[in-house]
Amino acid sequence: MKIATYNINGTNARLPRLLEWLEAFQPDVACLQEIKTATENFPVDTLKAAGWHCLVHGQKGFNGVAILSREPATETQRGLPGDESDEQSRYLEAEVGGVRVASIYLPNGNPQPGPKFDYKLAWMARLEAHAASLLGLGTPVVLAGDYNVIPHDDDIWDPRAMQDDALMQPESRAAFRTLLWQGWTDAVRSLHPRGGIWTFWDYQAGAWQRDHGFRIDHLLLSPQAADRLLNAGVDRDVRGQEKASDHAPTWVTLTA
DNA sequence: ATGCCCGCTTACAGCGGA
Repeated sequence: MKIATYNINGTNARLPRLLEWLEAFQPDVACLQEIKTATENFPVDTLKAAGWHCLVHGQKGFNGVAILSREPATETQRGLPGDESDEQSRYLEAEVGGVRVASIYLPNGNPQPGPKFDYKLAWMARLEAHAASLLGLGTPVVLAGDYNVIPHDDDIWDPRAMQDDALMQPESRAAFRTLLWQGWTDAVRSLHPRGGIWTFWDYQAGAWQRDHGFRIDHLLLSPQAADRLLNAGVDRDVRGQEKASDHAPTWVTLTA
């Protein structure tokens, strides 16, 4: 079973690339972020014609997450619990093929310090609470998405380049570690423990050509999912295509 | 120190992204 996460940075701009990638890499489940479209405008008919079931939690212009799957999925959570006043579409969760899968778009948090960074940390605290409840299921769970956290200094080409950025502040990293300490496995890290794996390359300053990237797209596995972990990686070449997203698809394979 | 590039919007400039 292949589960992928892909921040597509806009559905309208990325649909051809998305369809090509789905056809070429054939994930069983694809968690999408930054669909940047209202739920009713997501191209479910086009994707259905290509053989994909869609669950969509959209938002006009910004944010928005979706879960595509070859087999039908049952939605289990729409929006991250813990703050009824939060109107940003950043969390969607479903049961598919016996695995609980979440599509997460964690707030960026820049500039820091400031209200956006406060929102990021508050959002991470809510995610910790919900993640703890998911661990209580005692079943395979995959929390897949754009976490907007660079966990270690070897998850970026040069830590000095982003040292003041919200993505690698001590508070952001501590909140990510708190998740791991609950019992989650960072799948890519567990198979590439020396770092040096990137999932994002900025559009600016020739970052792709210079391989100036970092790792912010993660798949966290519950113990019952980690027991089934076969492989994990990044579809890097997708980033080098014309009209690419600034993120590359990141994935795990689990035993059937 | 800032912006670079990109996608979005009752758009043609400004915001958000990372």
